[in-house]
Amino acid sequence: MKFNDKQIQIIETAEKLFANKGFSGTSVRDIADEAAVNLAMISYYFGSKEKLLESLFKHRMEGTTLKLESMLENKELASIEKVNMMIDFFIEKFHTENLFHKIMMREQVASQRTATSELIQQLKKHNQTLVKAIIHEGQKAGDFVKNIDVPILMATLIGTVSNLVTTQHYYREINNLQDMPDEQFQKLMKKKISTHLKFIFKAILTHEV
Amino acid sequence: MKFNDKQIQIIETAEKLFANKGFSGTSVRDIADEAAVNLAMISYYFGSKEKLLESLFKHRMEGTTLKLESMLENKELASIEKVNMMIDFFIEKFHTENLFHKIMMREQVASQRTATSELIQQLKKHNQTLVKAIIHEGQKAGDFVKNIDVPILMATLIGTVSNLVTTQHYYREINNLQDMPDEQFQKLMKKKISTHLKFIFKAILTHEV
DNA sequence: AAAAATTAAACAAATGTTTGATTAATATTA
DNA sequence: TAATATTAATCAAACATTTGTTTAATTTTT
Repeated sequence: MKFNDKQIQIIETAEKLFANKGFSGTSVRDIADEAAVNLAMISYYFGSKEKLLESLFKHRMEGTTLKLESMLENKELASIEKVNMMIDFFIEKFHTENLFHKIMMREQVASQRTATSELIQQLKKHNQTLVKAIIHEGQKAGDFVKNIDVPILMATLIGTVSNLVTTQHYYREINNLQDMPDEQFQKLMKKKISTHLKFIFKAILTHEV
Repeated sequence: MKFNDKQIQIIETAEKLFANKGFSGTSVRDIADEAAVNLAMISYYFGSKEKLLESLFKHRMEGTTLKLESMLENKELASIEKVNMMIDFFIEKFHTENLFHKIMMREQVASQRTATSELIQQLKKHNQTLVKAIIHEGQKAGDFVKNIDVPILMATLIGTVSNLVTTQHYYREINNLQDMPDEQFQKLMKKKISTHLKFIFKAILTHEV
């Protein structure tokens, strides 16, 4: 899926608006205005608003899991190191693509089956498989305990990161960090979540703290 | 805030539709049809669609935190027991009010400040205060370690439960549990999440597993 | 008799999409 | 290269629906 500059401009404007106002809460005129393109260009390039969302998903999804996969193929790394890398991978991904993940979150809770919800399900399953593989590897090596419920563990990973990323403004306010520059805040946030989740995973996987 | 039967009927129909299709994705005609009331009754009773959402929030929010508060005032309980009760309280709440929490989730990630987002912020702050109190109590008693980031810990609690509750269907499919009766599945789910989170909290709060 | 509830119809504004004409870019031919 | 033909991009306007809300009349309840 290759898009030209104008298409990407439209996609990324749509991403911003969908994330903050929801899919139905955003009109194609909103997108056209904000992206400074003619209204008809959206139908011209994407066919419909619905298909624009699909294009956004395809644009954001390509190549991401590949990165994780190749990272985890490294035979040199201990299981717990792979787990820690995976944690940081998701933290980084959610931070850099936080707008996209707000949209995914919304689509995920929607009941109706659409083309995009199929894509999400696919992605979730793939992630699940990868993580399961790492953990089984660690169990075979005797590094991790038995009886680990991977989906629930994933829920803690994704849920924690997702909750913090989508409600950063609450975190800022509660901790009186409104004045901190955004870059510094992001860095602080990532470090804190990383330490927190690595501690949790170690405790659950090895029963050591 | 006391609503009559018809108002509650409208509110709960709206809840179902807002949860599954989003606020903007639901028309007042959808609600009127599904609730089997005349279209005009919604404006008549609530003033507007926006205010109907506010009414839903007021309807669902009243009395919930009170229950938690009174639960935690019990002087007989050890700190870790209070923490465990709190965990189960949130699990139970998210399960019984899962439609409402889908809506809260959506509203929470929206950027625009509305009357409802104010209510959410208020609720979050209040929960934060309660949990902070329990943890400080445990720290004073020497049961819990120092240096606990309460907002991040809360993110793990809320994030994990929220993620699992809003994506139950994924969990079912991944574990091939589609045929299990819903009641049984809910019970299993609650037990699993409860054990999981209590383990995590104990590890973080006491550094023991 | 007064107040509250209910209704079908109407309202203007906003919605996603299409049209048909015009301009710009690219390819083809002489 | 210059002229021409073809395709792609851009645009304002129009289209038919859907939207949230109001009206004014009628029925039901108090």
